[in-house]
Parts: sequence; C-alpha cells; structure tokens
Amino acid sequence: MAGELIGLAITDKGVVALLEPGTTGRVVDIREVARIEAEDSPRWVWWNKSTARQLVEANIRPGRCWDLSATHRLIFGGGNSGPEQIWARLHELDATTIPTRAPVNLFSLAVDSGDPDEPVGPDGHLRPEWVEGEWSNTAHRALRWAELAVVAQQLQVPLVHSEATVFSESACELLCAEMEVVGLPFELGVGESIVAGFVGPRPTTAEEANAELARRDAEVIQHLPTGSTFDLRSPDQVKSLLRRVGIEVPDTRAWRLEALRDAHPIVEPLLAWRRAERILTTFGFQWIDDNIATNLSGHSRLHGSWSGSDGAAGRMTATVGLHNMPAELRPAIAAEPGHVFVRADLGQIEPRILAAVAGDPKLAAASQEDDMYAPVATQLRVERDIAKVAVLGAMYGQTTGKGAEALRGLEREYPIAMGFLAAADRSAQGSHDLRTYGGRLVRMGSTNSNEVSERDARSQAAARGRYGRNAMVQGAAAEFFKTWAVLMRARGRTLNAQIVLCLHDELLIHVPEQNGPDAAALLDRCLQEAAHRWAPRDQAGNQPVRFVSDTSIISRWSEAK
DNA sequence: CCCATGACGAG
DNA sequence: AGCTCGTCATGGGT
Repeated sequence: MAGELIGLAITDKGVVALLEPGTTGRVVDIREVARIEAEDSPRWVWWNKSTARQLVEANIRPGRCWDLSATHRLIFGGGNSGPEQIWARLHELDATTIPTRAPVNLFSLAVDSGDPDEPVGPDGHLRPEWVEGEWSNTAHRALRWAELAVVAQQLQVPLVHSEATVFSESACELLCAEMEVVGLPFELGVGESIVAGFVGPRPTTAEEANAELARRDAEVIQHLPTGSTFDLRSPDQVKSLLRRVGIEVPDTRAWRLEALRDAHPIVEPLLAWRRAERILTTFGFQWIDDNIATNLSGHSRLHGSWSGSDGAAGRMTATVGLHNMPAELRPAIAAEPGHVFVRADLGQIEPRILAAVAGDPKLAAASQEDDMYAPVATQLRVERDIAKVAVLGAMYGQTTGKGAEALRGLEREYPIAMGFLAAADRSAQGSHDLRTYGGRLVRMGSTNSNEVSERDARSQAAARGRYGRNAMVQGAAAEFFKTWAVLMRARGRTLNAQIVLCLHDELLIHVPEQNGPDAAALLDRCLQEAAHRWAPRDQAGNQPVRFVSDTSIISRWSEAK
C-alpha cells in the first residue's frame, strides 16, 4: 500500500534488512527494495542519510522516506545527531549519560553490561558498539536495527508539529544523498585556467610553489622600505604594516581597506593579494585535486557532502565550498555534452515568506507584484530602495542607518508583520525557544556563561533578538525552498532532471538538452505547488502570498543573471 | 593538539 | 543594514 512504513537498514556488505508492518522482518537482496519501491512506493524509515546514500549508489531513488535524523532536528532543533542522541531524546534520557566505548583494556572487558546482541543497554541507551557499526555485523542485527528505527519513528510521531515538513525534510535528505553521489558538473580545464589566472600556473615542484609565493608577496612588499619583512597571512602583521605607511585601522577587513585604496599605493596590491590567497588556499589546485572526480567518459564533477538542515534555522549546508564558491569560478560549472542547466532562484523570498508566516494581508497584497518593494514604497511614501532597506532591516534587526526612519512607516502600515517580528525578537531576548512555521525548534541556548557587564548582557540580548527574528524568516524560507526542491526532484524524474546544486534560494538542475524547456516549465509549476502545499491560506482558503522565480536555461552557471 | 579569532566567500 | 554557513590562516593556550 502506498505510503506504508517499512523499516530499512543496509549493512556495509549490502545485506538489506526490511521490517514491514505486522511482520518479524526479512533479509533480502537490494533488488527487492527496487521492486517494492516500484510496486508499492512505501515510506521507508531509516536512521539517517547513510541509508539513502546506499540506495542511490545502487541506483535506487525512493520517493518517500521518514528520516529519523532530519525529523529529530525538526522536533528538537540543533544540528546533526547520531542514533544514540535520537534514541536518548525519545526516551527522555539525559544526553550527558550516553555511554561511549571505553578503550579496550582489561578493565572494560571485565564489565558485564548485558547481552551484546541486544542494542539497548541496561541503562536504556543504545550501545556504543552498535552505534559505531556493530549493528551491521550480521543480518540478524541489521533486522534489529531496522526494527529500532521503526520504534523510534513511532515515538517521533506525536512530537511532530507538521507532518508535511517531516516529509519534505526527509525527502531533502534523499536529495542530499543524490547530490553527493552525482556531483556538480565541473569543467576541469576551465577551472584550472581560472585558478591559474589568480595564482599562476600549477607548480610541479615545491621550489616552484615557493617561488610563486615569494613573487606574489613581493608585489605587495615592494611598496615598503627594502628589507621589510611582514607575513601577509597574519592580520596582526598586516595591521602593523599599514601603520608603517601611516594607515591606522581597527581591523584589516577588505571592506575597510576598500575605502583606503587611495591612501597609499600598497592598499590595492594588498587587496589583490588577499583575493589570490583565498583562491590559493581554499579554491586552488589542491581543492580541485581533492574534490573533483573524473568519470570514465572523461567528465569531471565536484563532490561534497550535503546536510538537509544544520545549524540554527535549518538551512541546507554543504562542504568543500559548494555554498561559497567565488563567482569567478562559475564559468567552470558547465553542463555536460547534450545537457543544459535549468537555473532558477526565488525572487524576494524573505519578505514574501514574512507576509505568509505572519499572515499580514497588506504585505501579502504587496507580494502580488513582481517587485513587492514597489507597493511597499508607495504605502510608506518613500523611495523604493529605502523601502527595501527598511523591510530587510526589520527582518534582520537593523538598528542604525537609513532604514531606521522608514521602519516607523512599516510599523504603521504593516503592524501584523512587524508585530510578528517583534514577538520573535522579545521571545529570543528572553532566551525562549522559537518554532518556525514548518515546526522546527530554534533553540535559544542560554550561553551567558560567566558574569558579564550590564552593557555586554544587553548587547548579547539584542543579538539574540536579531537572531530570533531572523531565524523565523530564514528558517521558514529554508522550509519553503526545500519543499520546492523535493517536489522538483520527484516530478523531474521522467525528464531525467537532476538537481545538482541547492543554494538557499537557488536551484541548479542538470537535464538533457531536449528536456530543458519542459524542466523549466515544470520547475515553475513546482513552485506554485510548493506555495499551495506549504504556505498558510486565509480564511477563505485562498493562498494570499505570491511566490516568484527567475528561471533560465543555460550551459554555464556564469551565464545566469 | 584543541580553541578562539580574523578574514572572506556565498546566500 | 545584520543574519546564516564552511574554510583556512595565525597565535594563544594547553
């Protein structure tokens, strides 16, 4: 039956343990999973993304799952957790008492802590040995592990605030597994030449590398008296270097030096040095060698790991710089032969989300426009850019600058939205946890460790307030984005449309060239469906907030916008 | 060796 | 505006 829950655990040797409802479970070949998926489309239950990855690696792409880890992060907030933490929370056990495997010695061997074939120890916690992988040693144990997953799922059900969010966040873990396995198309030659443009050609020996380093340092140091030695990698030394030429700065951040370009001829080469250093250390040849794999047909892809939600507000995160690649590298992200990218980003997502989650009808009315800042500006009787800064400032907790005055206009014209933000701010200031529209707990950890001055305490509270009001918008926006993304993942299967990058409000989809237009149209339909499924409706059942995207079909990421 | 901090890229 | 994230560097501490 579609949507039926089936517990699933796959050992590292590929043994598949299935726990279907009302059965004692069975051990099967992975092809059986593919058959069940095709015929019944169940909702698979598993501990975390690692199972999703095993399936994707076997070329099985399930439609639905209940990911215990993703759901745990929704219910309880915070970042990634292992089975032992999930289990402990569901049984209201103190996380600090979770046992860890003691080093193997005579003493630890002497302690008898019950039946090692039973995953739950006498203290009620999962045994560390099981958590660390011993569940995978035998088919019998794998069955127990799948069974425990179903037990945990049943315990999560009553704690869930929105089942729809559980489903989309779980599906997002599947999407993450896929993005990890398939990678981001990356044209090696183009990437290498971009890097070389910043840091010089790829060195073949350590001497060459050192010479290039010295050459780049000299471009900056030449503006100082001969014999000067400063380590440009040390902010402290850069500060004293600048003091030497008569520039006094509290820090040496780029935006501050930008303003001092004309103060001394050393500033410009210093900024250039910094840009090159960023490429060299973070996005250089080493990065390419470490993270880009070339397949048998000679095409290269960048592989990182993805998390469907990590950190505070539940945005996706990614490693190896997938979320902060310098724009200069985007020409290297190229569709493979016979393919195109469909790229789309959500327009003005945060104010639209605010209108929706706050239920502000007037702001919702403004969202009907392609540019919703225009009607807001009219209401406030200010310039459009002022209105924009004011709205963003309200969501981020701006306290100074131009937006501050227009803020009073916002309070007057959009009291519901502003009241929503103020409530989040107050709650966070008081260290009270928040919950996003989709039901994610945003923890306000009271980290006020030592005694601090009255002044510091106030500024920390204000920072918490800003964090809280932002988390309610950013968090809900992340949920909405993921709903959109996983709908496209599901609906795009028949077009062979593969999502290869998620960037907070932007999707990059790799698709056979002939399917590009269909995929682009589908992506827009998925946006409307996401709005319909996710966003709050008014009393009449109408969806009052309009969401828009900018969609294009391109060959290289750099062609966008 | 861990940890805090500065710096910087992206949204 | 000020918010999130990951990554790499130095420099302090153990």
